[in-house]
Amino acid sequence: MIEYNPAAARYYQEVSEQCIHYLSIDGVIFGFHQNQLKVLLLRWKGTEEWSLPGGFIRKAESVDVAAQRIMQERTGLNELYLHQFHVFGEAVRYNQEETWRKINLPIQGVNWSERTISLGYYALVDHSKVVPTPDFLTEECRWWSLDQIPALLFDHNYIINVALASLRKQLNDQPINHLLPEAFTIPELQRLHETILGYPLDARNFYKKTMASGSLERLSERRAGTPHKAPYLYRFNLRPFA
Amino acid sequence: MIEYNPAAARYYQEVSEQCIHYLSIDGVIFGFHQNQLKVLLLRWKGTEEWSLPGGFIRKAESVDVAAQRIMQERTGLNELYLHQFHVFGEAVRYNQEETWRKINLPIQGVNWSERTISLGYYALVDHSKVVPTPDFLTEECRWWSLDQIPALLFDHNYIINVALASLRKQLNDQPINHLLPEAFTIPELQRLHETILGYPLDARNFYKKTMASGSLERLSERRAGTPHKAPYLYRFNLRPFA
DNA sequence: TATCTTTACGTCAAAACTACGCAAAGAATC
DNA sequence: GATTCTTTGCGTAGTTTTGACGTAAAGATA
Repeated sequence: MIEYNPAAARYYQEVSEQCIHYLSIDGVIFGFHQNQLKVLLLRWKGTEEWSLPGGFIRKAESVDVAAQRIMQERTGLNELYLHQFHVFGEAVRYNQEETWRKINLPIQGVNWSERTISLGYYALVDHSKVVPTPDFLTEECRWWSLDQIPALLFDHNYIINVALASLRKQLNDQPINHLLPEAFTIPELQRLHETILGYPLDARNFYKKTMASGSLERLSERRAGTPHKAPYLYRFNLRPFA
Repeated sequence: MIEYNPAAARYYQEVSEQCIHYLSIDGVIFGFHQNQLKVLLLRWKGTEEWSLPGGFIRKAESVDVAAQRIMQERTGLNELYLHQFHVFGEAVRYNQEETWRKINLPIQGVNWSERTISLGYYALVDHSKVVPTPDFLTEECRWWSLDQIPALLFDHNYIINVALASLRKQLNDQPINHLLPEAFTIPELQRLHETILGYPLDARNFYKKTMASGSLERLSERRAGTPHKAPYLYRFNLRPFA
């Protein structure tokens, strides 16, 4: 059994005074590495329990700005690409007592609300640029492959599922390139699409379609070190008519 | 100048005690009548000022349930088709002093928050079934054609624009038929699509595409009273493989 | 009866998507 | 260094989807 947690008590007291009650932000930070889609998770101090990064909105702060702030602190990046994908507003979202016991949260003595409505944001980031950084209540922050995610705290497994479904649906409207480094090969872009969609694509057709979109610019370099034919590098051409 | 409003004071006092602070729901209730897309608006007591219907979430109430409750009270319908389309969370959404003066809201003396984050829902309803019903603070509730909407209170003109843009984008994913009576003609369905999209469609291609979807069932009756050839009535076939 | 508009269905060409062929590039193996 | 293997980069051909438009029958009006 874990003991009383004075740091957490202070944190929640502060949040209770400065932030909006009943409302929180949960962030699904997507990255792409070694042909796998990953999300950034946090391990709570003194436990083996993991959760999504999250936080609260200050009383005079724009919600989008709060989301940026929260995600910036975990990734070390500024100007993240964010998308608000769902509001999790069920009256009972998870077993609160059980969850709070697991992470040793001091419910007593803090003016905190009975339930929380969570605004779900996902971020699309360049995996290689992220410096995973734990927060006040956690001691480890690292990437997890989507298919290896353990049972998370709160309803965070569900939130990740909804985020992924949303990303899948909007795949063609979202600036997916934020998940890749500036220069990348077509096969890399294809693996990304395949991982998000969950099924394989035909390399030849993918190549053709991507080229036809006119939004890619071929660089003169090729990706070295591959066991086979070295593919060209490309980058997104943001202004195809410039 | 309008005087102090004790009824509103009581209402906001009650909301302040029973509902979640800083958070509200705004509802864009879409209907379709005489080939025009309409939204339900409310006129505030003793003023000529109009706004969207809205309300607050009770402390132990699911957000979706709250939205249902709020919209049900204005329409007299239960089981509305609702969709949560955006969170309006800017720190400053409109000129609060000006707005509250217009509708004579008693800011003083009530424990109310400085800003409100609003969850935007749109509803798709059968215009003919709605009984527009004002609420506690308003004295008139009626349909407005989208192209005749006046300057509204708060940021509600903006909210309607975002709702329409969202509906447009998701036109093919949303159960648009909720905007029509049970039986309708293909041209009526076409007008609905045209009104949402904002541009005309070719009747012959629309017919073909709609038929090909397999989700319509032709009834034996035709729509009488038209000045020209009487079109068949159709209804949505919810279980095309049953 | 003639005229006019609209529905209900058809035709045809352009565009998009899909399956698949194949040569050249590069690494590993013989 | 030749052979084998996989992968890239580009091509072809068939199918499906989309879009422009033709038209006969229905129903009201002149």
